[in-house]
Amino acid sequence: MRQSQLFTKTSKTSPKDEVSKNALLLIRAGYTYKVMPGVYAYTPLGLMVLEKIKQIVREEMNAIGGQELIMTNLQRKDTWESTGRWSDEAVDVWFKTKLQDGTELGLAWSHEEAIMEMIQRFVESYKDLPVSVYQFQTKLRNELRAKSGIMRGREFVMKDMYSLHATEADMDQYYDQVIEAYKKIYARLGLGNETYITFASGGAFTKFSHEFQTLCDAGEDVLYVNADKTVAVNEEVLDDASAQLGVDKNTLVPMKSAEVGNIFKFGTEKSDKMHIVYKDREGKQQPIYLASYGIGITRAMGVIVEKLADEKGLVWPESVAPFRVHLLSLDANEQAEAIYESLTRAGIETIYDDRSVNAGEKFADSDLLGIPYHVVIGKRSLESKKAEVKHRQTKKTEEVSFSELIDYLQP
RNA sequence: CGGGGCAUAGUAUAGUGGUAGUACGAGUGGUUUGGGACCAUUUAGUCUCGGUUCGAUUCCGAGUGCCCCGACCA
Repeated sequence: MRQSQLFTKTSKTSPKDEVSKNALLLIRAGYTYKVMPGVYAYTPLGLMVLEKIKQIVREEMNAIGGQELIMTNLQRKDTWESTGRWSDEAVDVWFKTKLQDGTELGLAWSHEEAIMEMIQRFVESYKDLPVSVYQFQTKLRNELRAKSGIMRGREFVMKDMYSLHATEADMDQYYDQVIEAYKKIYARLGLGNETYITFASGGAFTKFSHEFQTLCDAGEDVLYVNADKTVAVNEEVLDDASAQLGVDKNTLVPMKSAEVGNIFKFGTEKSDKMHIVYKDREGKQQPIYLASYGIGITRAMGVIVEKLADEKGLVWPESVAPFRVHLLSLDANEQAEAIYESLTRAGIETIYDDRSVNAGEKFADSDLLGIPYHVVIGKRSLESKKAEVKHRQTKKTEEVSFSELIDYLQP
C-alpha cells in the first residue's frame, strides 16, 4: 500500500493522557486511537496486526480440532442467573442494559454460560462429544480502573475456546493438547522464550487452572523464576506450587509478568448448575465436562510492543507485522515505483512511502512504524543498482542488488 | 471503590484580575531532499454552570472529563 493513501498519520509528540509504552507508541504511530480510558479503536495498521495475531491463533486452534464460531455480546439474564454469576456481587465487571420493554440484558464479559446454553441444543449423546469451539470476540468489562494502554481495557478482543467432554480423562488429555498449541502460538508471536506456563489460583470455581505469563515490566503479575529460567511460579500460589514442584522457593527470583493466556478446567460445575447433560451408552444422563481457554488478542499485541519496541519506536516480529517491507523512496521515485510493483507482484506485503517529504522524516516515521525490513531507494541506488535493506530489529544494514531483492525479502 | 493531581488551538506547552504567547501540525507560495530542512504568509484556543468583581482564562464553589497510586482483575 502507498503510505500517501494511509489515512492515519504519525505524531512527533506523545499524548499527555498516556504513560504506558504500548499506548504511547501505538497512538503516535497511528495504530490505535484512544476513544476513552480503556477503549481503543484500531486503525488499518492496528487492525492488520490484530488480524495477523488472530490468524496464528486460528491456525493452531484449528489444528487441534477447534471449530470457529461467534457468539453474541448481548446476553440473557436467566442464562447467567443459572450459575449465580448475574449479580454484581458475584461479578463486578458487568455492563448491563435493558431492552425497551424493560428486559434486562448483560453485555458479555465472558461466554462460558452462553456456550453451555447453546451447546445443549446440539450435544445430546456421547456420540456428539467431544466438541471444541472457539471465537474471537469483543469482551466488555466495566473495570474500575483501566490502565496499561491496550493491555487492560474495558473493551478488548479475546480468543476464547471451550471444549466439552464426556469424561474427565478426555477433558484432561485435550487440555494437555491445548497447552501444546498455546506454546506454539506464543513461539510464533515472538514471545516463546519468555512465556511460561504457570499454576494459578483458579478462583472459587476451578480447582485446576494454568496461566501463560510473559515476562514483561509493564505486566501486573509477579512470577518467581529460577536462574536458568526453567521454572516459573505465580506469586499468588508460590508456596503450594514450589512445594509441588520440589523447588526451594528462596532460589526463585521475582520478575514482573503479564498474563497472556489463561486456561481452566471447569469440570462438571457448569453442567451441574445448568443441567446440561448427554446420554451415555446406557441412555443414562451424564453431566458434560467443560474446560475453557482464553488468549487476550489485544493484550498480546500490547505485550509484543512492550517487549520489542525500542527508543525509536515500534518493532514488530515478522509474524505479526502489518507489512513485511517498508519501501522508502528518497527522491528516486521512478525506480522505487518499479520496485514497489515487483514486490507487490511477488506477494511481499509492502508499504511504500511515496510521500514527498524529507528523508529524515521518512526514516523517523519508518522507525516508528516498526516494519521488519526497510528498503531504501535513493539516488545512490540508481547508480549502484542496489537497495539498502535495514533490518528494523537488529538495525543491521545490507546492500542488496535490485535483481536479488525479491529473493532476499521472501519469507 | 479509597487517596492524590490536572484541565489554555488538532497536538504539546507558556502566561495573566484588564487586547492570550510559543512550538509542532494544518493551508498557501517558494527553496529543499540520506535522519523529523528552510523562508514568507494564513489558520485555530482559556472544559461547563454558578459566585465574587467595574471586569474572571486567572480567585471561590459545584459539575464534568482526564491522569497517577492503591484496591480489584474468573
